[in-house]
Amino acid sequence: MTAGRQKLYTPIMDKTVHSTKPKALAKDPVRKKSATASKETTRTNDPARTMAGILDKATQEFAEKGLSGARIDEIAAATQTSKRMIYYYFGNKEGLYLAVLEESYRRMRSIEAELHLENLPPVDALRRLATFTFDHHHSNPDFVRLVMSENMQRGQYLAQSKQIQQLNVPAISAIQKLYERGVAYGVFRTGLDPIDIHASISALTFFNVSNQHTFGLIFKRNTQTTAAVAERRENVVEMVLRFVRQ
Amino acid sequence: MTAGRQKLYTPIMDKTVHSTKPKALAKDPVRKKSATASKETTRTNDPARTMAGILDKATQEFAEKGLSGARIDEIAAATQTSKRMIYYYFGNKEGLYLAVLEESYRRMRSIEAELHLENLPPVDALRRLATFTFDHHHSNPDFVRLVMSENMQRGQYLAQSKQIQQLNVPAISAIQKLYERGVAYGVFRTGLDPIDIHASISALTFFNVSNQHTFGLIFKRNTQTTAAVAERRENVVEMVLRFVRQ
DNA sequence: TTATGAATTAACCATTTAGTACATTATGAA
DNA sequence: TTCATAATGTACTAAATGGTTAATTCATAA
Repeated sequence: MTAGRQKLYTPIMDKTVHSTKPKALAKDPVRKKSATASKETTRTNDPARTMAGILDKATQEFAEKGLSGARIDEIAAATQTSKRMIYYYFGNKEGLYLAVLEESYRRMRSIEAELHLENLPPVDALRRLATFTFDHHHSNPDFVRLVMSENMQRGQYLAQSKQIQQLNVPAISAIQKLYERGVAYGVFRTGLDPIDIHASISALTFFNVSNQHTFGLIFKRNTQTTAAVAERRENVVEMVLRFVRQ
Repeated sequence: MTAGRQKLYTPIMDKTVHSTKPKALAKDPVRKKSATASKETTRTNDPARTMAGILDKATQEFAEKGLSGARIDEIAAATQTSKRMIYYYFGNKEGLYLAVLEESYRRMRSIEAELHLENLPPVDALRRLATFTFDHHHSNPDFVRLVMSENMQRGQYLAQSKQIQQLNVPAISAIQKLYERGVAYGVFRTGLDPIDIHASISALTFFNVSNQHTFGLIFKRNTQTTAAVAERRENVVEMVLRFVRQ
């Protein structure tokens, strides 16, 4: 409301800060001071590190408790910086949540890019894709929980981010090409929908992480032991292959 | 703290109210007054209806927003009664949440009981089980969301309810018998774990509801149209059959 | 070197929200 | 009819929590 200081953080609010690299981050200040033992004494301006630190702790908090369960004060306490800086860089709680969501998706997809399915025979490629996706979900429970949380909110934040939605185009075309190759080779049956196959792979691998607690309690099993995970992965991969194969 | 009125709701707190039918409910007061047009004028004591009304609205609220996102005031406003009664019958927010969870699981399992898989040939029985589970999840999104929410909380409330955990024993034995029959008939391959099969069925059917929003956004598809649901269901069933069949 | 905006600190505030105190009325048993 | 207790209504409170005010320090372009 008070016009005077609105200027201070308004430019940061205008969707550029958490959707693209902010000015300060682009400049990449080389942090001269921090080398010269000016630790407790002087304040070091390092916006890149400040933001990264906030994002990191915020990711943990949101993944753990969801949007409504997360506490800004908790996040602030976990960082090296203060609550004020969260609002300075991310505007509000929702802005921070969206930034976390975007960063998490970005990181996940960038890892995925290194699969190189093109060089493998279709069956091997599909096996590799399923195996990789399984391990991917298994070793990134925070990402899984963020997606769960986002689905609890009916995807209303993901809907705001064109950026995330575009990140997934490569993933689609990868499985599409893979499937078409398999059909051409005569090893996959025809008439299947690549996205439907992807849905099955995601469902089987995601569920194993997302629903581990209720499932474990009801069936009195620890689904996350090394042995259980390995066995489950084999069955998931087998299931996918049997579905697609000729 | 004040010992004087602690008596008022302490007996209700002692885990009997929301875990078994409370005294008032057991008595089943036939509600004579309500027939004689004593509407706005006199208060009608009807604990059974009061509790049921609270549970109903609370289910909606918790399913929609999860435990931390749900608001007791919102629930109270949606009921015919007051916030005071929520605390009177359920002690606190967590008690209400647990009651909702228990009631939801109970309702789900009781519907499941009418499947009668024993009378069908194994393949048909498995097809029916998968189809039914798919439809079950699809037409009970509130239940799915409660389970999602509970998994976000690492199953800590489900863990408190031995009651729910026992509800699932029949479900396990049903699929186990079914699978053994199929093996005996020579139509199912050996060496599979019935609970693992159940995990796959759950994963494929649950995911289609739970992750519909993120999935739909990323792949630019409405997964909930009649056509999409029907197609997906067919693929899910096919996938399960192909996995288990000889 | 210095002016200017970016980055940061510390204290503060308004609202929301779970939970309660206290008074009152209905109900069924004796 | 009375009486004990269960059920309910009204108003309130303390704490948590998202967000802000205002003052200050750092970094750097001119």
